[in-house]
Amino acid sequence: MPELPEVEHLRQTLAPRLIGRTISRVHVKRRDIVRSLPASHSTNHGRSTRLRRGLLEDCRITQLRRYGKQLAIIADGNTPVLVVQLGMTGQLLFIPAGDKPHRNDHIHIRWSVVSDPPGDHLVFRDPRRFGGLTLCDSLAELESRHWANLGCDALTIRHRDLHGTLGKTRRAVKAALLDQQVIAGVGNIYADESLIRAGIHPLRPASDLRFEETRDLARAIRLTLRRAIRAGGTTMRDYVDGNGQSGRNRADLLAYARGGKPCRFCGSVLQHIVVSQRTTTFCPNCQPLYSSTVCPQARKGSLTELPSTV
DNA sequence: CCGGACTCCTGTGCGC
DNA sequence: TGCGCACAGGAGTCCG
Repeated sequence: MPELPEVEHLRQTLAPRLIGRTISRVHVKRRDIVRSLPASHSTNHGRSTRLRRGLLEDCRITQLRRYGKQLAIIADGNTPVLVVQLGMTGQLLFIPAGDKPHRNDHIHIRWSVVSDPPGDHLVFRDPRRFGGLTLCDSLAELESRHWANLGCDALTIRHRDLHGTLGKTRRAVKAALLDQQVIAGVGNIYADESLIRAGIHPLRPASDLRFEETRDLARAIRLTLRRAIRAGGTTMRDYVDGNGQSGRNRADLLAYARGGKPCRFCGSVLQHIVVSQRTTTFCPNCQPLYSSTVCPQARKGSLTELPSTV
C-alpha cells in the first residue's frame, strides 16, 4: 500500500529514468482517472489537446517532487504539472524499450518517452482505481492551492507542528494520523508502526497526548518512514517501484498485519481493533490506553534501535 | 464546523 | 473444483 516511503522510493527509482527526457506521445486508455484542479484560467485549446498537454505530451521532464503521498512530475518552462496519486494499488512503471510490463491489464495511461533506440515507456497501472492523476496549471498553483491544504510532510515532521495539529482535535490519534490535512504521508501501515514505536494507544484522544508523547511520536514517525524508505518500501501485495521491484520492509513490521502474533518489544499478543474503518493492530502492554505513567520499559530504545525478533 | 459513516473498485483467499 | 462472499483501504462526499 503506497504511503510516503513507497512514493519516495518510487520517486528515487524513476528520477534517473525520467529527468531530462521528453514525452513524445500520451495514450489515454481511461479518461476517468484523470482529474483537473478547477482551472484558474481557460485556454483556447480544445479539450483533447488540453488533456494531452496536461499529461505532458511534448514536454521535457525536469523534476520529480514528492509531498506526502503525492508525486508531481514537473516539466520545462511554463508547462502544466502532473500529480500522481497511487491510491491502494496504483503503479507508475518505467518500461525500457524491448521490455514488457509484468502485467498488461489495467494500464490506464501510457507515455512514450523519447529514446534511442525508441521504445521506452512509462505506464500508470491501477486495478482498483483508487488512485489517479491530477492536472495542475503550474507549479505555483500546485503549491498554493493543492499542497497548501495538506499538513506538514511526515518525513520531516517537527514536534511542535505535530503537537499543534494533534492538539486541535479530540479524535483518536490513529484517526488523526490518517488525515492528510493533519500530517501528510502517513497511511494505515505507518500509523500503526509509528504508534507502537512511540508506545501510544491508537484510541487515545489526539489532544490528550502530553508534550513528551507527541515528541516521541514525531520521532517515531520520522524513524519509521526513514527505515521503510531505506528498505525500498513495504510490499503487502501490489506495491512495486519504478523498475517493478518489490519493497523489503514487510519483514521489519512491528504491528501492521501482525495481529495475534507476539509483540517484538515485550512478547505480549498483539490485538486488533477497528479505528476509522481501518484495521488497527497494537500491543496492549506497550501501548496502554489509560496509563499516564511513563511508558513501559520495552519502549526504551524503540526510537533508535530495531527490536530483536521475539 | 467536526467527525463518523458510506462509497468507489477489483483481486485474493476462505468456507462450503 | 467451483462458487459466493468477506475483506483490504485512500480519499472524497454526505449527513447528523
